[in-house]
Amino acid sequence: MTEVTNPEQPPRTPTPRPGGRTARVRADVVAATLAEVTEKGYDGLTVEAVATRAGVHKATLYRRWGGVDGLVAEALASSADQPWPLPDTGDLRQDLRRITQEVFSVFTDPELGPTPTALISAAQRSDVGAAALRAFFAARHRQAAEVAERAVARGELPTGTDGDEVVRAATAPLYYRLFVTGEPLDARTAERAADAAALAARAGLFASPPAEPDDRNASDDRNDRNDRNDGDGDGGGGDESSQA
Amino acid sequence: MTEVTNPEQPPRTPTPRPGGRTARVRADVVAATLAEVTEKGYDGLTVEAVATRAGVHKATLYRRWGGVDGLVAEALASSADQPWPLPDTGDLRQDLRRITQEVFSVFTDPELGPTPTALISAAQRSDVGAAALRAFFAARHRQAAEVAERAVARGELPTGTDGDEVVRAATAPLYYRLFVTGEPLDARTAERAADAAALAARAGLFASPPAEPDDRNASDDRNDRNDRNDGDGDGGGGDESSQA
DNA sequence: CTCGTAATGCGACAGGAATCGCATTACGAT
DNA sequence: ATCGTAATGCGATTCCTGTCGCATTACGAG
Repeated sequence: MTEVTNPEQPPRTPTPRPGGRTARVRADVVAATLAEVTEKGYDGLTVEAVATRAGVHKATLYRRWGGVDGLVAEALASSADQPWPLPDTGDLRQDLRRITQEVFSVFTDPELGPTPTALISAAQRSDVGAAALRAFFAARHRQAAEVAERAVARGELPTGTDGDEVVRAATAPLYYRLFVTGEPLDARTAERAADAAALAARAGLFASPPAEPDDRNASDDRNDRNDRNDGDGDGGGGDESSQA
Repeated sequence: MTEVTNPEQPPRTPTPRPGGRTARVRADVVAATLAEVTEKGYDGLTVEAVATRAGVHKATLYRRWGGVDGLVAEALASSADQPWPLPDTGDLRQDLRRITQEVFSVFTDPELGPTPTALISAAQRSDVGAAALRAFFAARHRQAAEVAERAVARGELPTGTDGDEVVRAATAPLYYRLFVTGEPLDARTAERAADAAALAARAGLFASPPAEPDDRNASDDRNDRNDRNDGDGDGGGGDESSQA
């Protein structure tokens, strides 16, 4: 979709003008978008309201961002830069607890929570927003994976452990409640999730498959009622039947 | 908002008429909503399109369901009835694997997937949809929790284990990818999630707090060794922070 | 400082979504 | 079979979102 730079010939936008005004407009719009999405929620997010608040004509917003989708994506991209505090306690479980605790704190804080909550919810709606979300979480994962990598370096986790996956396992239950089921989130859940992830990581569940072409694909054996315990701790059961 | 029964006077809806036509209209509308949301996605979901497809006037839809939100909630509520196949292999890990495998299969199936995917995404947007979503997942959790309860009965899990929480732990990573980060989902992730949940459940991480006979393994090393970095607002202990 | 033009401001217009009052249908009880 | 009324059909109307053409501003090069 997005036409990007041609490595051969730098496309050279006719006369790029990243001028001061453009930058100012962008900053104002991002701030206005965040404020609006926080107040009104994503349902009440209107291009015109953002334009009015930012002191910019709505046509400009439509031209540059295409609509609400682009505004949200832009705001999300801007938010992706700010790094979270990364714990380093020397213990994986503790680090993961800090991370999940941080997620819990931010999203449940009546002051800070609504903004990222509304932002993520809004981003899920459109394609551009979804792309921005993927980039956002990819950055988060990559950043937070360091706690797992340090654990590997300490010998706390087996070599080849997928740090991103450890982080995902720890935080998924929180986001699951926040953005899927809509269930309330409590500190206990945050701890449990971290502990469970640490446990699984120590057990080697997130270690990359060395080279085990063990092909027992779990296709459809849901009828047979007992094939209990197919070899414990195999961990590498499935193949990558990656479908979009 | 909805004025409900007055305890004194039996409310007696003037003359309830759950007649044949009303039911037919409802069924048609639900079917049309599912078809529309599958084809057009949520963004392209229009009351008029649903009305046209269902052969019902749009004013009727606005009156009975209030808008797109209500349509989605209705469709979701209808979908909540159909039970998923519940495995019973005699082994918790296997059961959980079947469940996550089922989730994976349904949502990645190019035929079946789009409908529930679009439905859940759509439901996240409005309040009524969110309420329907909570009910939907509550039903799912309650149903699937049986695999954990059977594991408790078998002595495979400690008494007092929260079955819903086990199910959440197993499925959260899948929904996290599907509906939060937007990352692709593969069979391996499904297995890992199930295995990790089973591991954590066996370790007693999901046992209810009231009577915790002994949870040493879960909290023995909670004393943080050396937290450099942030000023530890939390205290790694975490146990003292009672669940809300 | 002067000039070319990208970027924005501005207002009008189109297009669809949501609402309202009234006529018509058909459910359900007598 | 008949009747009262809930439920639906129907069209007009209002409101708002998104788009377009043109005038104006101000960035950046000379």
